[in-house]
Amino acid sequence: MSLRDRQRAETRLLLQEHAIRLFTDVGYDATTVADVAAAAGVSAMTVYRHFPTKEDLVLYDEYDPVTASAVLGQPASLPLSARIGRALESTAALGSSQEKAFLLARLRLMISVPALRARHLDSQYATADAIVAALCRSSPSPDEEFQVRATAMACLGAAHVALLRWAETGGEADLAGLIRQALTSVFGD
Amino acid sequence: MSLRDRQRAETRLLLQEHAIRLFTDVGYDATTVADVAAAAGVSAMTVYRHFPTKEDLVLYDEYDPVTASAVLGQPASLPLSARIGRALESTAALGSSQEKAFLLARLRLMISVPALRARHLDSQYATADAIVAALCRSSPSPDEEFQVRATAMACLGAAHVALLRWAETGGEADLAGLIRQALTSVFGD
DNA sequence: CCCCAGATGTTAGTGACTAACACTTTGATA
DNA sequence: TATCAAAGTGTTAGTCACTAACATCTGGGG
Repeated sequence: MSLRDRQRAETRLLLQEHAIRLFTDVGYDATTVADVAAAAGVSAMTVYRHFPTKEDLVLYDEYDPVTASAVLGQPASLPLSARIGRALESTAALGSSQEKAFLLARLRLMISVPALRARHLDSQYATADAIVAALCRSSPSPDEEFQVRATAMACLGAAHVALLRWAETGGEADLAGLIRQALTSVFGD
Repeated sequence: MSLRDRQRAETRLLLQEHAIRLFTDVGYDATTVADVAAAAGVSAMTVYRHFPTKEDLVLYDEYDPVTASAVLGQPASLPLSARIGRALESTAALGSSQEKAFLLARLRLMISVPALRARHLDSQYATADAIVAALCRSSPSPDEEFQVRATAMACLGAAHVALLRWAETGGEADLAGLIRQALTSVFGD
């Protein structure tokens, strides 16, 4: 990793941190992209060079591909919903408490700001795509694809409710446990 | 219903029809709100007085409250997922072929335009709220609310996949049947 | 050491959306 | 029927997210 790459990653994280802080303290709509840029000591244009839209300052993370590979890691003997559900649980293992606080702040914004909530839900759609691609690689039957996608979206919908609940508890609850609980509510077992 | 109300509804429908036509033919991003206003013979400001945002020109409909009441109409003896699922099926009964074509055009936009897709998914969130409110009115246990919401979001996620599939078939397939099929994929039975 | 590519800043522009004001039409009431 | 408040509409001016084009500087490979 070159110096340039490191500087780029640094700037991006700096921008994201200032953005979350300002959005949380001042309000999302009340904070302009220029404000975020000024706080980070760069020009507004630089923000757009790192994040395609203002919303992505909150939404950007790297979890999506992880989920798809976690699905493939589950034993194929399990029913489809269990394979996807357990993969989602396993993805919920969190890192340091600092990471947790940052994720929680972002999540609160995603819940309270309509535009962010919408885009966050849409990212489920991308995740479902990844799961379908992972599971249907060998057998491209449109009918099976339909079933896998329906199951994936159902699991993701339930998991999303668990995420909301986790945010409500201020990050105190066990996220993986909540996901399991939500999935159990839906599927029984 | 007064003359004023009728005129207001007329103008709103006129705006929506011109918007869908222009968005479909010219493209969503390539069509400005001013273009829609001009096509309908009103000023841009009038558009915003009828629709809060450009996106709502596509998204607006009246189906949401219907779903919630349909859930209440299902026999309480059924498991939760079946009650919600059958209610969604029953809501899918469509009217005239003209209505169907209009819905199909709107749906195609909601699928292809990212911002619309996101907001459409977010409307599921509102529907889930309505279902939770309808089913948890008497017993405000947060735990039961959690379960109902998780189940509702799972059913809605699956139904959404059915809606996408229906659009793919150009509206030829039986929508209620597709929803049933999606729900069966998820829940078995 | 040099030169190119990538990162940044500046400027000017488009378009969604809001606020404020003036004008007209509608519908209920005196 | 005359009147007046309320609601709908147009106009203007403004903010802000986002884009394109151009100039500048800096890091890294030759």
